[in-house]
Amino acid sequence: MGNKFTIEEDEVKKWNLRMPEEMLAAVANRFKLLSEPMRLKIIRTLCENERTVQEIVNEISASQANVSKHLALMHDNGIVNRRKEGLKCYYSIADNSIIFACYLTSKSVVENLQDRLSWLQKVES
Amino acid sequence: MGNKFTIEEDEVKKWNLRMPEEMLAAVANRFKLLSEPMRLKIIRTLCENERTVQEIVNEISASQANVSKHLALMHDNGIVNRRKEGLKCYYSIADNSIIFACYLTSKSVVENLQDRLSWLQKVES
DNA sequence: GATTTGTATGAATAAATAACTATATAACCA
DNA sequence: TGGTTATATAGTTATTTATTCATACAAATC
Repeated sequence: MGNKFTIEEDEVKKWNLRMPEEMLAAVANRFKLLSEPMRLKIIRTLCENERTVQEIVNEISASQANVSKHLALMHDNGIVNRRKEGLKCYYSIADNSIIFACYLTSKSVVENLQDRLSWLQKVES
Repeated sequence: MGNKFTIEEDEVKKWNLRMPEEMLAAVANRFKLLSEPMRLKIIRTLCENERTVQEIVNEISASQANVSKHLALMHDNGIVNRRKEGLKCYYSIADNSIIFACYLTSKSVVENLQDRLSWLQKVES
């Protein structure tokens, strides 16, 4: 961590478009990895620090097999790192931009929910 | 558009955690919406400007029914706006943070791919 | 070598959903 | 009214995948 991200409009517009088809699929795939609550839970624990599989299992109360599979998937796709030490296996976030994307999206979703809520309240009163 | 986004570490760490369960599901759901190449294609066209359904259909060469369903889904989830004008229906991006998230993620994915590629080239040579 | 501990993996099941075809709705026009 | 155009929606199918249970593997300890 330790960075500060600044996103400028110009850069965003450059993304904007004309990314080849395969790239789009890769981006979609990255989003898919972030689209499971269980995986977000895991990522959340890893944000704080690296963790062993068991530590994660304990923290989020899921089955070991399930956590292990999610971690394997995320590792295969380069969003977590793996470090073995004896029997234990430590996982960590591979890329800060993942956390930034989560933050950005969370914020947007929360704001969206708040808007809808206040709209509802207006309508009801 | 017109903004510049700066993400600071402190804020990110605040996200980091202790978001209630339902929120996590909402965030996951937002990511799920972004996890289909077809929807990213649609979003890409909308980045430039608002578009009618037909315009999108023509631009990305998909069926009208399919595009319409994706748009309906995105509208229901508040990531695109809808504006009716006679027969035509104009859609647009509802929230800039969506574009920022796409940009951030694309960049990260591309860099990841580049890393893997250069690693492969090193190994092969 | 045998056992224990931490992690990974295979098979099976259930649920979600993208895309298609066909049809419906709804606004405009003759 | 009837026809045309733009968009939406059912119903269906095929695919994907999260989860569970059981088991395998691998490293440490006895």
